[in-house]
Amino acid sequence: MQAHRANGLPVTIQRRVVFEAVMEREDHPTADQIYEAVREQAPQISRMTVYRILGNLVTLGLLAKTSHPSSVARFDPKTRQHHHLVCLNCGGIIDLEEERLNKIAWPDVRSFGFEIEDYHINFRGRCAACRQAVKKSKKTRK
Amino acid sequence: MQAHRANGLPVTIQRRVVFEAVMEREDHPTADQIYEAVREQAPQISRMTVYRILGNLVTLGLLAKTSHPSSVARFDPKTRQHHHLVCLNCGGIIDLEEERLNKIAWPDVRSFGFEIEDYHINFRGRCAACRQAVKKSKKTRK
DNA sequence: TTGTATGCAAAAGGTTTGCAATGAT
DNA sequence: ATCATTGCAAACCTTTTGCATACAA
Repeated sequence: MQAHRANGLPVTIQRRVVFEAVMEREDHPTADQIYEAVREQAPQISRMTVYRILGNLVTLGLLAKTSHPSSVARFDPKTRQHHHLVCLNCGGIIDLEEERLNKIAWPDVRSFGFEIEDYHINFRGRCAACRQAVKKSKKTRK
Repeated sequence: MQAHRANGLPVTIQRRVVFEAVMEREDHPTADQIYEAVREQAPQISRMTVYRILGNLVTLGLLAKTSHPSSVARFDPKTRQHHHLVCLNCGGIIDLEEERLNKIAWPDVRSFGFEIEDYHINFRGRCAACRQAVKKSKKTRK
């Protein structure tokens, strides 16, 4: 909220509620999931407002859109550098913080004229739940 | 096309054309961009067919959906491990192949029950064109 | 009081689905 | 001849936009 005041933006109930809802979550929710979560505290809130506020928070740099092969936007309140475990089966995202992974030497991309700001690593594979499901279905199939 | 035959799937004109169009591109096109490109060779093709064929190719493992913060699916015909430069301004993606980046030791994720298959790194920053544009607008502003 | 945020409605992508007709094997 | 694929239309889901009203400063 300080961030809003710092930018001269009014602090509304909706902004407060959306902000708190998204910041406390670690499961990289979609805009719609935030909407559903927030309706408990602010039943009159509209879906559009949630989309707009999330967009604002991204612009202010308090929130990041995660890269994900699916076509729905997912939001991540963690601003410091970290990495992701992405499940190829269910699409779930798990945060991964490991100092060693933050220390990779940047490649030389001068030939592209590209200027690197930061990076993150996506490790792809199968999460615990999906591995269980596969095991079970194999058993049943026999 | 061998992949289609190997899976017992008919080889249609549409499949051939879409397959060839997407495989020869390095710019990570969207489904719609493929549709436009393909219409030159097969004007009667429908957009839905292109979507369906691209989906099939992903399922067959011949094509990958790239992770991207925007909400449109982009396709990448490169199957071997590689990494990406993602422009934060225009959303453009540049392929990056550097052996060193393929040799990062996988983190220990046994505590999550997660099984890693592979990984890729997204370097985020500004591409050459967007850096030029920023420079120019700064000049003009003064 | 002033100006921005909100809510509503409606539209705009991008993508998926159901079904009859077409086409590959 | 058989069965999957295609094309069409329409639906669907997520997200964006325009404008009058409500609200924070």
